[in-house]
Amino acid sequence: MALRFYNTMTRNKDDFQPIQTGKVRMYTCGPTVYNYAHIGNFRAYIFEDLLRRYLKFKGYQVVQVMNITDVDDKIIRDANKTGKSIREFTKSYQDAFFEDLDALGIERAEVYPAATDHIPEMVNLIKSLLDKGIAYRTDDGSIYFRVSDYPAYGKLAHLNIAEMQRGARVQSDEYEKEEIRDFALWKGWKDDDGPVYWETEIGKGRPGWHIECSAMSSKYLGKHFDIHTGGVDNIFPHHENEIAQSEAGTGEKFVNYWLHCEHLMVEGDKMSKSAGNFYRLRELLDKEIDATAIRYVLLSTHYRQKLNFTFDKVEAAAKSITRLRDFKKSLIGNTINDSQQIRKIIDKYLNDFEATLDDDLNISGALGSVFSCIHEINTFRETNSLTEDDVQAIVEYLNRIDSVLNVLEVPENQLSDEEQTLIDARQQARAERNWAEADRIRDELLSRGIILEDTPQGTSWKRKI
RNA sequence: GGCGACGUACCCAAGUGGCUAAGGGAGCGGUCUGCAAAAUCGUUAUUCACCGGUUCGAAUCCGGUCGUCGCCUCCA
Repeated sequence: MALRFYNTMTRNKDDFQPIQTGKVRMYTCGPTVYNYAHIGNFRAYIFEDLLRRYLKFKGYQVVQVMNITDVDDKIIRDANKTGKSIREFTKSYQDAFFEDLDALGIERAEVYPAATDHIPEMVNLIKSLLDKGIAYRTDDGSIYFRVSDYPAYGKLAHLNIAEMQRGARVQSDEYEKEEIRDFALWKGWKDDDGPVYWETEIGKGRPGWHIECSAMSSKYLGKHFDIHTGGVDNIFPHHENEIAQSEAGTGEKFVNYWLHCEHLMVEGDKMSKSAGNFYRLRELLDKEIDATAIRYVLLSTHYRQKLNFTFDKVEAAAKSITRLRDFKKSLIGNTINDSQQIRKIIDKYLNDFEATLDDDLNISGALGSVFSCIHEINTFRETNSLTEDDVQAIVEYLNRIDSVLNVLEVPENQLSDEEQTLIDARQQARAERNWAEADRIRDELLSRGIILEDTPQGTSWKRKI
């Protein structure tokens, strides 16, 4: 089966065909670095990580660009409040963002362009829109995109903009524009902006929000590229406006496939910074919640489904991960002969894994096939022993699926001297058949998050996640 | 007001016209174990919000009802 994605533009699952054979160029909307990101934001980045990893699994070379928005209204407001320059102000949040990506096992994109490093590119694009007469200036030095000059406006969001309620929300009117639906390409400097401005050929001011994505995507991916992603709330107006700017500016088609990720909910409501009902990743990590378990929760529900975040799910995820890891750990081969049966099982389930993910990244189905595979191997093991070749084949299979899932690797950790001493003492107690003492030590270690497992090969330990 | 999504077991969640309705968590029963834990095996929905229709056949298509949520404004 061919790889296909649900394309917001066509509202259909379209077969995926890259522009250039074997290579995928994608742009993923990134963070606005004015605060720490919450796990709703990370749901989108995890979805993009899945997309990226799966494209690589399929053998594509991937070039991913993720923007860092380091100038916007909120950044200016908050930076000016603290008296810092916006660069100083955003630096720590940007660093935190990358730390969080690492914690969640999100693979790095090829390029993370910052908006403030690309003012000339944006100015050039705005100039060309002015030259074409699609953009206009207002008295306050701002520049707007004239939506009425771009008839295709609304094709992504499927909104009939002309029919939209006018004046339902009359803007605070800091800027004047011809029509309410026109949007800012460039915002002329005003007092509130303080030290934040650029002196450019198109005047003194700063870029509008949407223009950075148009300018930076074309710089790093070309005017026409394969995939553009973001959260569903970006469909309108952000992506609609990007299309308008880019296609009006270049006269070429902008993007082939638009993929949008649904929201994360908390107790049934959308989680967002403005609603105040959000969890920051680092708050959860500070509570000793395992990062991989959070990754699993965010990953394991299909990206176009709303996902209600609960701690029950985190717990269930931790157990699922433990089961996968324990299975891998339990693989021991006894003889060297190859058994065709294991190869057959693996081939079947690896095919399933790929076929389900091919269908618009059906991760739940793919995970289902992984667990079914494990189950079938375990059943086989009940009455047969695995050979070394079997074990090698299974490990290869697990590594292959984990190149997409990235949950199997156990973080490096070691026992403290004290913990090791306790384990030794328990061994001693067991040898003396002092079960009461052995059980007491086992309970004590458990309360420290260490689980002991007594097996015929001896006692092993692992950290609870 | 306009546009759209969703409602599957105790919880989560696949499946979108036809084999016994995936899989995970939880519960229960067995194996293992000094006992546990972990692991593992088995088991848990005649039924897919409700009502009607199309069809030889529907969780899956169509119409309606109820409920939940999102977008139309900064947002992943």
